[in-house]
Amino acid sequence: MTGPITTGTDLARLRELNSLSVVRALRGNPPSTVTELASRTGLSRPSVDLITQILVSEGWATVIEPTGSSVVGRPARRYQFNAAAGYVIGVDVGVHKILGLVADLDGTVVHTVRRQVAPDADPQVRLAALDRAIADCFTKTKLAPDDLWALTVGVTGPVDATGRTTLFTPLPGWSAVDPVAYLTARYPCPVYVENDCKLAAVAERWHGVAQDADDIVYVLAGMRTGAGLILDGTLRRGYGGAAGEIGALRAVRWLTAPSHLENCPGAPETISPDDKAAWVFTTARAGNADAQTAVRRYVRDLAVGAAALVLALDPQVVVLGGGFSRSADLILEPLHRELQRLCLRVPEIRASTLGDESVALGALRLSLDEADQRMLSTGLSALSAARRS
Amino acid sequence: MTGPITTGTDLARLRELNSLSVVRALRGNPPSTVTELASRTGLSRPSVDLITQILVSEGWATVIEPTGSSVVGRPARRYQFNAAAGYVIGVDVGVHKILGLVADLDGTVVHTVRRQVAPDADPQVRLAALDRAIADCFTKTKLAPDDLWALTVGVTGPVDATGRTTLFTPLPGWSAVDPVAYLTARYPCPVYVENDCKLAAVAERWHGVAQDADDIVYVLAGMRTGAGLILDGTLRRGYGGAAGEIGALRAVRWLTAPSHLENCPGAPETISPDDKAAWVFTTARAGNADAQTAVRRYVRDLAVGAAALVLALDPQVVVLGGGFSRSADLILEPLHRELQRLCLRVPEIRASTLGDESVALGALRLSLDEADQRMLSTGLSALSAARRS
DNA sequence: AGAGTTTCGCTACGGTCTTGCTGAAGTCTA
DNA sequence: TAGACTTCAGCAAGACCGTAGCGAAACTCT
Repeated sequence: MTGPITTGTDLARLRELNSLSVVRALRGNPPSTVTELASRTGLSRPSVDLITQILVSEGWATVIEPTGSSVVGRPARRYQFNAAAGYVIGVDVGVHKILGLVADLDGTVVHTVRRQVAPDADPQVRLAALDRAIADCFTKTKLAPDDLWALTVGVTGPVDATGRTTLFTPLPGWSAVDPVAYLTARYPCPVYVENDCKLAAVAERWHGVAQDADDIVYVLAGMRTGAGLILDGTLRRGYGGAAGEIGALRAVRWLTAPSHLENCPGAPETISPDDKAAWVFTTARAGNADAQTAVRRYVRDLAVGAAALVLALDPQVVVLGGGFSRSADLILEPLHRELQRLCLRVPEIRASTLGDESVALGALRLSLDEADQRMLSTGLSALSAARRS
Repeated sequence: MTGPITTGTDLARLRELNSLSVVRALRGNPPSTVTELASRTGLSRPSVDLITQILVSEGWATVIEPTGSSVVGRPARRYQFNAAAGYVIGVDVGVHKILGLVADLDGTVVHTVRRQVAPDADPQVRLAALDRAIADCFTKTKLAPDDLWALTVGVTGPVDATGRTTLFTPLPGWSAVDPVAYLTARYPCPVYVENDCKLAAVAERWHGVAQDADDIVYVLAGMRTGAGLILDGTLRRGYGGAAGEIGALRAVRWLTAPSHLENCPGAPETISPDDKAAWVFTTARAGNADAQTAVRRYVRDLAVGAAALVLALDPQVVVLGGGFSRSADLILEPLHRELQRLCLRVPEIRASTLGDESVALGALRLSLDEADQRMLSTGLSALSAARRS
């Protein structure tokens, strides 16, 4: 109650806020004239003019001198956000694969790395593969170490505040490693480690099927089952980073739900357990009764946990993601029926369309958020630098 | 992406922000000198001086001229937030009672009304009783209608955005009434209706046992069982206002959990069902095996829903409220054991100490939040008024 | 080539915050 | 009791920011 109040706003901070406002008006838009920016930000033209000049001199924006344009009147100089001022990386460290994405500050992906990893690989082997994937990102895009502004890695299992997965993880031996420490020693930028379901949820809100929603329950349906929560537009981690782990409750049959698919009678013994689910779905689609029963039982078990999350949070949208979301045509409708039976108010249910890149995309988004933070703080230095000149 | 950006900050808004900052530095603190306010807000003394003068001229603050002080140096004039500039009301409309609280803008309760209502009362009777309770608040405190800045009412059952409880409520006939429309027609101030568990959760964070926590699961344990969620310091309503209604899931035995206490063998038939729980708790405390079994079974059922919420949200604290929280000595320890069995990470569990005023207190807090909003918007008019003089 | 239109660059003006200084009102000490 | 010391109140100057408005420049259309 008696603590200091940080809202002490002076003129420098006002300038900072307005600079940020201009940057936001630049980003994600085509090259803009000063007048356009002024109307978008609500600021006056001279203010925007001054700010853009500072932004250009600091390397945040580039000028596009007018070419022969088609409109009447003097053609306006156009400014563009300099997305190449920095780059970010998002990596998905899965059981079978490592997928890395490099993007510029606009979020445009400029490089993709995909590597296979043995499911039973040692943590050291997996870390080394991760390291090589990141190194590949650097060499292929000709990045200097200082060009990387943030690095986010997605792993399976609840991640605590320090980036470790001490409670539980299906990655063998991973609970003993400290990936944040490993990576911060190698790369001179902020490093984050986050749970894969949470990242996939972030991706769905960024570029997926839930861009319009602020309250989202993301359900990862695959050989593992998990959940990620977005409430009020921001990712919920929970006090210990274990939010969404409803599957740990025995009454919720998420741990054993995929076994209905794996143990479906009639499946050929020759195919691997991982491919068995795909076989069940295609066979069920063809009309096989055993396969349809297996799917029904799977959805019934999946729905219990989903219903618990829906009742607890009352989201706007439930997003079905993970490997099984490719068979959403078989899952969505019975899942909706089950939720109608179990819940008070049934939210919209949508199937993910991001495929297996969702976790890496979410990691990218988190890295971009970190980059935004950095832009905000260095925007202040840009101000004071301009003041001296 | 191309929408207008609202962060266009000009000098008037800066002044507004700083005025608000000074108001916040005044509120909840003892009468303060200008120097103290300057250090608290981070602004300079002349700025604070100017703003306080405006605040005093607008009636937001009062001056305390220095009396003979004990410190060295010239004694400072002190400013105090004028909490009597407005009042707010919070009401708990329960099954058995209606409890109303009146408070000034500092949140200091100046009047309390308590009325009994028959559990089976018609909605019209209940509304009329609510109306009389509010009228009593006005007459006893000699308030003018314009002195009331906000009115919040807590009811049982999930409340939608319009303040109605169409999904479900134990108040007979209440799902058909529109309390917001009823009250806005009578009182010239914003009116809010909110779920009782959510309000109780807010109260625990405001004046209760969870003041230090930002992520709270509040469990109402009484003849009814419910939950309220606070995440990141703000109340979670859910997209349709039905967040926390985990009790609707049949696998969670919250609906039937209290029956273990009601149907405890050995209880005298003469006492009412409502008092039976109290009898069971006292008897269990005395060592009766049947009563202890009933309590154990009750806690086991209570824990399933609590575990679902804990696993879903990973809160910092679980607060046990409701009528049964008076018997927390019997509940807390077995509840902790059960959660340890069911959850990945067990949060702290604390028992509420607010008694049966928690819902009304939470309603008061929501009214105060609305009052803060109004202060922010009228603070702008105070600025422009001062500019003209 | 001239008129019309739109943008750019520049200057003046009003508002806000900070810094620095002077006088005022107390307390402490000799 | 008088002087020194401390702290507060008020004023003035300076710096900074955003807004308003004007003339000049550049391009298109007739």
